[in-house]
Amino acid sequence: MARHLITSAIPYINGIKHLGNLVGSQLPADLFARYCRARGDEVLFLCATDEHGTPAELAAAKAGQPVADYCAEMWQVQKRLSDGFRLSFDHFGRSSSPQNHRLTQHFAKRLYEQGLIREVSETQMYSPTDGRYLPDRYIEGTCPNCGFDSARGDQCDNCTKQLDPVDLIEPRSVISGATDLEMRETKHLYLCQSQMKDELEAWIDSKTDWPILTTSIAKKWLNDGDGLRDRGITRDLDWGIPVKRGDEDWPGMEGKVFYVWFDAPIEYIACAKEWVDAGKGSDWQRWWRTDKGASDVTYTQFMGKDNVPFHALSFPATILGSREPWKLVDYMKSFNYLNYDGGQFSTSRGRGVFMDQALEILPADYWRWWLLSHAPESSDAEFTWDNFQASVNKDLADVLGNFVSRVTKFCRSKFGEEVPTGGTYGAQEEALLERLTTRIREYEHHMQAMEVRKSAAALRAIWVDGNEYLQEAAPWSTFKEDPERAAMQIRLALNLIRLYAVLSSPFIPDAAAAMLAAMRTDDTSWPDDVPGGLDALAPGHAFDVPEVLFSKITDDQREDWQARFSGARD
RNA sequence: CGCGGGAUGGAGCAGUCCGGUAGCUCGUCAGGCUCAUAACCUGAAGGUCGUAGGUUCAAAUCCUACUCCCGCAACCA
Repeated sequence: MARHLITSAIPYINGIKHLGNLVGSQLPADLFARYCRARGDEVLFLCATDEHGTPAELAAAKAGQPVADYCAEMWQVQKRLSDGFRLSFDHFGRSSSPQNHRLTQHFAKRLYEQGLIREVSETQMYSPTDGRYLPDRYIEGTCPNCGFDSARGDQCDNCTKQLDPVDLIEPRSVISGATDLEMRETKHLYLCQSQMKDELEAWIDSKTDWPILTTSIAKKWLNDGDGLRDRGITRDLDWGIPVKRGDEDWPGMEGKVFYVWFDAPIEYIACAKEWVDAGKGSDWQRWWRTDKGASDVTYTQFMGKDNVPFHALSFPATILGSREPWKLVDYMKSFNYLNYDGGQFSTSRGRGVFMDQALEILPADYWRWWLLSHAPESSDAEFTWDNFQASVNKDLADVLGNFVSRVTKFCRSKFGEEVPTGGTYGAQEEALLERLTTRIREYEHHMQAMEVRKSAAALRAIWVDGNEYLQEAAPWSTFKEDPERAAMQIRLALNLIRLYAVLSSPFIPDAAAAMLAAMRTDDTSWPDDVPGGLDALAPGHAFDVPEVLFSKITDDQREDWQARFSGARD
């Protein structure tokens, strides 16, 4: 039995995520996890919230809450929404967990002992009014180059020139507007990634089967300019993991915390320990330590393209640099961006559909199907209401939902609500079995390769086969001269419903469950043998005619939603 | 010359690595069926593959130059 460790990029704690965030990592990761489980593999699927950093502190301040309370509350919100979208995490952790504190401090100690951490003294902007150091993008001022008055500390948005906050004319705090900024000398720790460049490059080069999007971004960072640069891994903030070497204090680092991008990926590991501590599992090292049983684990990460550098370089540098036998990622699946109706999703302007709103207007399966069947794999993709309405109505309602409806209703009217008896397969049925076998193998192939769109297309083709078969077999005609034959045909069709439920469950778990419930079966066995898989419902087995599986999106609804989600969040 | 991705019938995509009569879904048009959520099935029309050159018997697919769109550009997450 294969063992799969699967992680989705961990969403930032600050606010509710939009559909673009969802389709970029969590949703495809869930698809893959569900598929692996359905095939009988052993799966550990982990996700968490990424809770540290300046934006969390600011959001908490805005909400008038202590940052710890704010994060705890937002974790609940995100947990509820991920449940709503049926994301089947084995554990949904928090990067602020005690487990992650300990592990992050452990890695820091190991890296220090390996000579991979150095101290750097630098000057940073401090705002006495705000009582904090200000990262580059929280400082604005007049650009010394072009005179633009809202240049950010790191770059001028007007002339695109790279800047140093020190050079800004009349710098001010973005947070408070305070202008009494001062330069302060402060010490920070840097991870010496540059020392590991060759090792990382060799590792990346060995990954010939990774998506081009992933490797090209990684190689760019390895070779751009002077090559891979060392990276600051500490910050002058209150909220975060205190800088320590294991349990020991770190002289000179008092009051500082680790940078979020240092501790966030480590949460992938800590989350497994949280999973055990929560009583859901018994041995987390079996998934993460190659010396403790993880050598047969296949580890797959899912993320948006903006996360690739951290997953392909920084995190592996942390793991490799520890010189401990931690499991490295085997396959990295990255996604482009999903745009919204001619522009970008915008959290700040409330443009686009957010996870909570999506669930208010339609069941999760509608979103899951559209998002996955249009996943931005080869390039950026775009959500439009026209496309959404057309795809969902056609694929889910007309092709799949209607198939279930016509089969069950026909059977009820001619044979009653149980699987009819009699008849044997003829040439049409043999041909169908052959076609289905080919298509199901193709579907499995795409799923295994994590080709999300192609998997969706293959699944849809399997649904269409059912309608084609019915048209050809025409049980409504057969019934008149040869009822036994019609019985066989409709028995096969009822079994197709169960088969479709099993095959479709990774994409549309709720509808799949409804289909199985209607067939009154909990037989979810995967059709390794297709003919056998179509014998699961025996003659005489009772079933129910289900409610409409997917009701269609009307033009009125579409127009209404189009207007509602075009701007300011309601 | 900062880096990467994309450009294929009305829309969304596959095919490009390993050149050989351009494929899928939707939409449109026509036909069929009547079991079904005015659903389903069949067929047809519609593209010469961003632009300009080149290599080749043959290019969407290889090479060169250019154009447009998107993202990234590290102490933001």
